[in-house]
This record gives sequence, C-alpha cells and structure tokens, in this order.
Amino acid sequence: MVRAPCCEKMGLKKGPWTPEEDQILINYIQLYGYGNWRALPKQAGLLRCGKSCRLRWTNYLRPDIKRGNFSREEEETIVELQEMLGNRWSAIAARLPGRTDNEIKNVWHSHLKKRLKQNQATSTMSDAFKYNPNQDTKKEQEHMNISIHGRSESTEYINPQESRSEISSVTSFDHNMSSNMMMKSSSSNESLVKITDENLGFEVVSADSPEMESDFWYNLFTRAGDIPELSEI
DNA sequence: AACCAGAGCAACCGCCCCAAA
DNA sequence: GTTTGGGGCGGTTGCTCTGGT
Repeated sequence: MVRAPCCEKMGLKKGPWTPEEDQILINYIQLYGYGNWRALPKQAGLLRCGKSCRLRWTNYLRPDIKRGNFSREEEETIVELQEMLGNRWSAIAARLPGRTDNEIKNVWHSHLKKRLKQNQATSTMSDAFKYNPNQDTKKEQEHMNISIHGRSESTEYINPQESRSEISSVTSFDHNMSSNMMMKSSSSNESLVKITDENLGFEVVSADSPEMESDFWYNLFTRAGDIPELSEI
C-alpha cells in the first residue's frame, strides 16, 4: 500500500519550529492531551502535520526529557544495549529514562560509533602484543604507533604542565591472556599499570599512585598523537 | 577577518505494524 | 479476509555551530 506523505497537503509548514509554535503545541497538549495526532494540529491551530507535531513533542517538548550531555554511564549503557539489541533505538531509549530514541541515535552516529571503532582497532593492536618467545618483540612494540583509547576514573589528575616520564616499553606479561599488558616507565623503571581489554576499552586495574596512573594515560595518548578531552576518558 | 571542514543535532522521509472498519 | 489510516521506528538530510587555517 502506497500512501502519500501526510505533509504533502499544501499550506503545511515544514522545517524548524518557532517558539510560538512550541508554545501552542505545549498549551494544547496540557489542556487536551494527545489522542489523535492527525487531528491535533488543526484543533490546536498549527500549520503542521500531525507527524511533525508528534515528533516535536516526543523528541523535544515532552516535560520529562533530560537535556544535556550524556553521562559516561548512559553512554556505556547505550553501547551495551546496541550490542544486545542492534539499532533498535526506541527499545534502547525505553531503558534510558528521559532520553529519546532520536537523541540516542544521534549520539550513536556522532561519536559512540567512532569510539567503538577506535576500541576495535585497539583490540586488534592488543593482538599484536601477543607474547612470542621466538621473537624480540620489545623493540617493535617500542616503535609501534600506539593508539589506545582507554578509560580511567583517575585521569582527572592529569596536569599537562607537569613533566612526565616516557613509556619505555609495552610488554605482554601474561602469556595466556594476551590482551593483558604491562606498561613500564623509563624514569621509574617500575611497572605502572596493568590494563585489560574489556571490549569497551582498557581499564586500569591497579597503579602505584593516582599520579603515576594519570601520567601513564597522558603519555599513552601523547605518544599516540591523540590527547583526549578529559571528559572523554 | 574570512573561509572551510567537521561535528552535532533537529527534523523529515519512507516504510512497517497493527487495529478498526 | 481485505482495506484503510494512524502511529512508531530507523535512516537520512540539511542547517548551525565551532575550531582550525
């Protein structure tokens, strides 16, 4: 069945909503609710199609919408649910109170998808660090263009003005779990942090001190030529 | 200051599902 | 069982803003 778009009727407005139109829609819905979207614009005195009104209400004007940046937890939830459910944005939105499917979809396409790609590249890279007793991999690892996108609660300590030590080597330390790696600092010659690949990135498991851990991440990103915003870490 | 490219986001489009006639 | 119409959903578009040159 082929049906003409509902906005095809002449005289119906398209494009961005004005504050006046928003107010009319809000006032109408507060008074009468929204039973029939198709009839609503006519009754409310709006030169819009019902579909446009419904979208404007559900994606923007609804009072329970939580606006602003997505928290780290929300982003992680989206990534996890997307893995589980696929691109079923409405189903994902149903599990994130105050967020709309459109908003989630936009966030996904604008940066979560990219981040996931980076993480996948990271996983591939971690494979390159698989322990091979027949090969002197240390030298190769030192010169490899490290591109890890990690996450750590402690990175807020980062201060770019401080002098920093160099990461001198990246070494597989667990032959059975090849994605685990140990980073060493040339200044302290001590192991800094143990990180594990957890699909969504690399998680700091332990560090001698928060400062050392911050130092580690900063150096890692500096080396990769990709210094992230602190909020992104 | 002007221009350009990329990111972010609101809104639209077209298809599908489902209930009512 | 078939048709019709409303609502919902995912994909896409295009405008605006921002940062870099």
